[in-house]
Amino acid sequence: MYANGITLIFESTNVRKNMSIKQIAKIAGVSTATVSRVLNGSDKVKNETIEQVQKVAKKLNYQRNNVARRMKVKATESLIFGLVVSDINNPFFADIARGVEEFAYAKEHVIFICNTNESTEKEIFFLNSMISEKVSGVIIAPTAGNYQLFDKLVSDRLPLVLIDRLKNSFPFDTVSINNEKGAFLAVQRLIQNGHKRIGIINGIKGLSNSEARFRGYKNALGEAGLPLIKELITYGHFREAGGREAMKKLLDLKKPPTAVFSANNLMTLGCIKEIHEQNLSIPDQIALIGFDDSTWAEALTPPLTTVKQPGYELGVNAAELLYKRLKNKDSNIMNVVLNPELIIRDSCGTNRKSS
Amino acid sequence: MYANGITLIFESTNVRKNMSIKQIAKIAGVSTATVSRVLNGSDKVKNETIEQVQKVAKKLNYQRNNVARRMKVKATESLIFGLVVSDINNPFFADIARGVEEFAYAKEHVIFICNTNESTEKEIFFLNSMISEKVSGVIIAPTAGNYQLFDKLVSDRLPLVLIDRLKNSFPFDTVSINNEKGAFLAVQRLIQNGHKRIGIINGIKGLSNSEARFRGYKNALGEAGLPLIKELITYGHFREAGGREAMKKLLDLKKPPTAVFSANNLMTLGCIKEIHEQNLSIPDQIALIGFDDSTWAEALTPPLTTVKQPGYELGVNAAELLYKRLKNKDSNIMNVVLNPELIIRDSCGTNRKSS
DNA sequence: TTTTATGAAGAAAACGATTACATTTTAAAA
DNA sequence: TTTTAAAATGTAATCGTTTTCTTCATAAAA
Repeated sequence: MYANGITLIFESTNVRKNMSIKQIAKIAGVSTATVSRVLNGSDKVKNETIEQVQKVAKKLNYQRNNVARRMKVKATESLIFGLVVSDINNPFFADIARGVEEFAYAKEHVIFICNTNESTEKEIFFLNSMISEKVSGVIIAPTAGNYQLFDKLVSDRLPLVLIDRLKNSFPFDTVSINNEKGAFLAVQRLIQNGHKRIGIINGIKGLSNSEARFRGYKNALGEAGLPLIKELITYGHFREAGGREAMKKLLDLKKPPTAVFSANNLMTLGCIKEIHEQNLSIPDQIALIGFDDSTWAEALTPPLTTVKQPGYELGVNAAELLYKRLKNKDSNIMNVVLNPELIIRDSCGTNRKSS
Repeated sequence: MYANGITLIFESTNVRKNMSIKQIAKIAGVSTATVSRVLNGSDKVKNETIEQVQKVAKKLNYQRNNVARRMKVKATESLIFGLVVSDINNPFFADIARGVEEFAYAKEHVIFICNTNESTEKEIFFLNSMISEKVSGVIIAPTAGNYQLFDKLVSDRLPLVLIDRLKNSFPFDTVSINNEKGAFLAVQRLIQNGHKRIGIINGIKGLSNSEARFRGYKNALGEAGLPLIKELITYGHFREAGGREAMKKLLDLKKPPTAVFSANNLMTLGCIKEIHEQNLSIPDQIALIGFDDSTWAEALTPPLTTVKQPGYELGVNAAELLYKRLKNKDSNIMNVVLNPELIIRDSCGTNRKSS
């Protein structure tokens, strides 16, 4: 009797091992089909039965096995979104993740986050894993290149939303920032503040966002009749160390720029460290505007002028787009473009009123 | 004929819909059991057969359906880790996530990241989802309280590794930082630099890390024979706004502190902004040491002295612990404690040599 | 009262893998 | 050559749901 008692307690709590719709059916005296109907709120079950089943389920602390569920249900109803970002340490992507998650949570979806660190190899592994896990769809900031993979994804009909970085030739929904405009605004501001030799530290060649930011830089110079000077165009691969190196290269020039536009927050940090190392003052000796606002931008001395990207909103929008796509497979492809905002602080020079 | 052609193309590319072990078996002229054996590299299959099956699998671009696999396989072999963090926007947790992911990737595991934003409600939802998805185990930085839930997890035998925040009464593996020591070092340093009125901005009451940091603060004061002054003890809930408010409260005191120890990076940022707002100079008018090093700490003026937590290592260790636990269910509980490091920069005063 | 909808519930077939057990083939030993 | 062991493969049950048919019961219509 004592032993029995113990066994009972053990079994009843060990939810992870057993506990299926079958147990509930047996105890409630109905079929598994009915239990399933009750639990999924489908029609045509007598109120009395509903109550009875729910009571048993609650008492047994039943929890649906989603793995089994996904075997039957269409992938579009798996209640899982995948999110593939390229650098989770970048606050911009952390914001995006928060946005996606917020939306997903509201819809009782769960998300799979993977971080490629710009590695195409990882990207392939993660996407394959997601397919293999039958996620409903994926939101992804793709690495550079990798076009065969995306070809395959198209033919596999995996619902996909591209974020931040676009791949024009593919029929995917997208949410991106108007990078060209953001860069334009930044460089235009530097020009307004009297700068004529303006350097750029760009991200990764071949990524749409880098290219758009470069166009914005070029256009702003062009509009002001300033020449595009080759030695002032550098790349920092979206990494802090890269930004620092690029800044060093620019400062080491015979005729260094008087202002620099840095194409993301990590590189900007590298810039600042190099500038401090060389004991130069911002903005007098070197003016600076960075892409991506960050919580710390305001705390710097001087506070950093930045192009603020709405990361959180981007995430929410992407999740919403994916959600809609799943509801309606054949609706038109949507390309959402969000506007960046120039947050003017002190790092770009003194002419703050003229805007 | 034309129509047939189109249909064929459509079907053959739609990998997402069909493509099972059965197709391979049929084409290769073997049973599904044999295919499974080949694909899982189990013994006792003729070389010839292996080659044949592999060839077919490759040609069909077969990809295992992990959902089906998880129905049969023990949860401990599901190749999925769950990771629940409390604030993905905090670089500390982003570092942890990177660490976990790196380890998991090396083992061909995939991770589910969820972000509770300190919400216990979300924590419950996410953990239930993970159980429902049959993850192998979960690495979690728990929110405050929520003890019933963890009771349930223990009896459900969900392999769990607690990180950053401990719950002493539960038999879980843990990886944490020696928070007490970190805080002690920071406050000790402030004392060495001549400070006698030292404020603390602590995190969330009831979390083990906050409490340990408080103990460190208290002990450092005690060791130096300094009194614990109630009005200098504030809380900022680990958020930037909270930190700023707390700092304001401290500065508004009749007799404000000459130095402040802030218990995480976001709150420190809030502090700095408030200090700037009030046009006070660091460290002369108010000295500051923050918990958590960040990439931007060095770029501030003056550079910020911080207690550096090895977030990445913490993540790697947690993943490794979980991995080992799955291999050996009954091995002894492990409690890994990592050491923080005081990174001395300029924000804590001038007495830099005496360490 | 009989017929006919319609509402409730059950039986059983999937979903796609893994695996215990059974069977066949092959090689070694007698 | 027969016996025996081991290797290779196949058969079929199983994991826990969902869902399509059926079937049964009840109420409305004839």
